[in-house]
Amino acid sequence: MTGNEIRTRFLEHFASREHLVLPSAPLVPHGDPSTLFISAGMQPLQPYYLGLSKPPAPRLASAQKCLRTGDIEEVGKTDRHNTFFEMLGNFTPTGDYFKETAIPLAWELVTNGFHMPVDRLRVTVHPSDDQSFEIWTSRTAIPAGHVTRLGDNWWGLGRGPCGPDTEIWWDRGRDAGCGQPDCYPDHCARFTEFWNLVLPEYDQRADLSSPPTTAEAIQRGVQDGALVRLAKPAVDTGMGLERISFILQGKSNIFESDVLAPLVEFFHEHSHKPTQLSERIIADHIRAITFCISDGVVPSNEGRGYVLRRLVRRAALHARNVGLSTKLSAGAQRTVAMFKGHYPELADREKFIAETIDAEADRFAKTLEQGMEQFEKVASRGAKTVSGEDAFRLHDTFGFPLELTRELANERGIAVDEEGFRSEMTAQRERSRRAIPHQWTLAKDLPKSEFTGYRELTTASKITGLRRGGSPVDVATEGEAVEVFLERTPFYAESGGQVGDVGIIETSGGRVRVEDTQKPMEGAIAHLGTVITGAVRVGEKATASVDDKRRRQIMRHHSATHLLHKALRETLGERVVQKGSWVGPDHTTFDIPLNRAITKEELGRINRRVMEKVRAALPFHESQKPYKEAVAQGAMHLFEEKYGDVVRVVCFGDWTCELCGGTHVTNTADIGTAVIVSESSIGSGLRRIDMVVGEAADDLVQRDRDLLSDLAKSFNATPEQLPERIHALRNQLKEVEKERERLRDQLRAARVGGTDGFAVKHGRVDYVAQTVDASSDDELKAYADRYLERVRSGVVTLVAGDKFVIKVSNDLVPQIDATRLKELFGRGGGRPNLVSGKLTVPADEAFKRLEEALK
RNA sequence: GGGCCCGUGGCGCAGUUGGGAGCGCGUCUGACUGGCAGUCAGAAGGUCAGGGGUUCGAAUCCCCUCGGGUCCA
Repeated sequence: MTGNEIRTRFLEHFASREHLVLPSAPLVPHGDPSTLFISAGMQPLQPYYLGLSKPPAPRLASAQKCLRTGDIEEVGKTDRHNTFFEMLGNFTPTGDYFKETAIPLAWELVTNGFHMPVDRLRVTVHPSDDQSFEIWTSRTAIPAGHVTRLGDNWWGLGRGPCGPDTEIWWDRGRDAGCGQPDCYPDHCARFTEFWNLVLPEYDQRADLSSPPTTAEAIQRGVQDGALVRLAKPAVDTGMGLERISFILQGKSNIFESDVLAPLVEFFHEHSHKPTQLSERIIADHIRAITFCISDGVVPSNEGRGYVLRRLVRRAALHARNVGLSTKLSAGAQRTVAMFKGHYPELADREKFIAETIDAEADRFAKTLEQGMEQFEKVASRGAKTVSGEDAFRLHDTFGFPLELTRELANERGIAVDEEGFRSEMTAQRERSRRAIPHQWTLAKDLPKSEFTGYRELTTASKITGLRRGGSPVDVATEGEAVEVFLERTPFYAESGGQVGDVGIIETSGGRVRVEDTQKPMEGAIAHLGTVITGAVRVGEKATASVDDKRRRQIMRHHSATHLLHKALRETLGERVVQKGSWVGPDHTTFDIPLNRAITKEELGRINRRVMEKVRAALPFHESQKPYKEAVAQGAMHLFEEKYGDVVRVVCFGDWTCELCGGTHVTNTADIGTAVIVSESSIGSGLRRIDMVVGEAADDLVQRDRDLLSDLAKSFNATPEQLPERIHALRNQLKEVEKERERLRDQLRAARVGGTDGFAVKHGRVDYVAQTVDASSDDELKAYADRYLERVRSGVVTLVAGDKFVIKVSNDLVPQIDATRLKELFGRGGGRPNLVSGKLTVPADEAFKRLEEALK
């Protein structure tokens, strides 16, 4: 059975048993910056398990794209580690069935669907879970002797749904492991776990002292409040496609399964120095890279982009290792061909994926070149070891991998202090970790609000909750900072880049000035404000009014952002997808992936296109429809929405449709003026466009015009003449500077040359002690040069204001050190032939001292 | 989110405890040569990324901003 067949068989098995098959969510999780990538099949479904939103059906199944880089060092070395993998799973987030059904369902698929022989299967259950043990032994053909209790059988993601699990294992045969006849799962390499049936009964809210391996430990977690019982025990299973594939295909590791082997072979064929480990790593990484980019991640130096960059660079490094004769992107094209059947988004972006990989590989090549130079510097110091500090600096500052440092050092017979490297690395991790910002504490019991702000800006409502400093209160009084929760509210909470509303909440007894509106969790709207008069109480009637002038400006900017998005795609191509945006009352920013600057001409075209659509007075139209349908109809979407959701589609005329939860003008004509203010780089491969619209744009234009006309007036020119005039003035200034310098030079020569200026005195050596009129340090030195030309051999001391210069002719430097003579004059410094500084005694006094010294 | 490195003529770069801004390539002028290539002599070209501070004195030290590189989370 091929991997594709296994995936289909799995989904069909559950579809024919009343499960709704969900498409895979994108690798990039929705609205959760603390999680970089989906790392488990149930992760996109978490809100359903926690009761935050309603699942589209009670029984679900999916094949989910996942990425984990925690064990990246193990990839290729073991038979089962992967960065990118597909997780097959069936789910009952609301507890439609529990273990009594889940276990037989799984057994049926394994034995009938996959035809796995019963005597090669083993099962493990949690030590506390007698019930599962009972179901396995009574409802399936597995013998009781083949069911092991295992403390490890507990599953969770650190927060959220978790619970005991029960696993199905494959017996690779006695030869594969320790050889003992009574061997059992997790004892040695003989058994491979391939399907985990998790039975979430708890919501994890805090850290546990250790993973609960016994019934008692679970009990302790519940008492501590770290574990809170879910309303209904649920089911969440996960079977790695790569693992089940190699087992069913009779192979011994994932790299031999047909979901990876063609890639390994491809890289093997194109290697000059074939190395199995490197080929496997490249094959694994290229799959991860391909899926990442197709889900909208681009390489960068932070967050998700950084994970991707690291994958590309590791792959490139191993490609170098094996002497790969083809570009990495060729592997991406193979990946697309292998998986586009089930993941059509790969084919859509094939070209972009290849370009992105090649660009990053080029950048890396450049980094390596620079790193080599740095390494040469370190090596040329001649030490016998490269210190940990140096190795780390090469890695940290110049991105030069330790592997290469080691390799180059070996070639020269130098050692590398890897111990030292690691301790530097640990120190850096510590620094980063300490700096983690604290997040919203997960507060599940916040009151939910109905949002009325699409239609109205003032709403009659009721206060359903108040919080101060994170804890609930019944009343808030004048001067106190407070979070208000309302039954219904027109206040838009910050989301989708649109800033939160400000305004006033008024009750019969008090007023709250709302300074920001946030969404601490789905459905809850927190009005962050200050009580400005009286007091407000939970349960009171309240009138909530948004600052409408500000909100209208926000709406104009948000709608204009949609027009900009579409205009950008028309001008720069479809691959220009929104990477982020910020929408406020006075401007909006829009980020797109692009690895070059946008030209002035393009910006002009884009801006004109936006204005055309403003003048076309396109009407606003919104509709609610399932995600799949919306995307199929061509609505622009980000990578954040969840499949299976009902989404809001916002259109202007029939020109642009986009999934969006924000607030908008009813007609694009209301936007008024729209001005693209700037375009800039915000990281490699990312550009940011700033735009200002509506009143803010009118103000901006007015300000710019005033500035320009004032400027022109002060130059006695028209605005059109300004560039030329300024250019001419700069040249003129330069000319004048030069002329002035020349004249001063002549003046100095004349003064020094004239008899009145030249008064050489005779002591031990000839010397000059003069006060001159010099405007700068440099000029004083120039005077000294002139005098010394006349004296030829001697000492020149000059004073101008409180500054002095001492110059000694080169032939006298061995006898007379200017830096010593300095002491006679004041503070300063320089070199033996030239010193400058500031007088600390009157000039007469200084000259008298000099005379003494040179007598 | 927290660090580290870099920004100096058109291009590539050097600049040592803070002490008069340099090198190579390129450009321009002249000489040698039948012409080119070449060689020699000379010249032009700099807000040392921008702003603030410390100092008698800052490309150099400190702070902020901008741009690029890179590591960690």
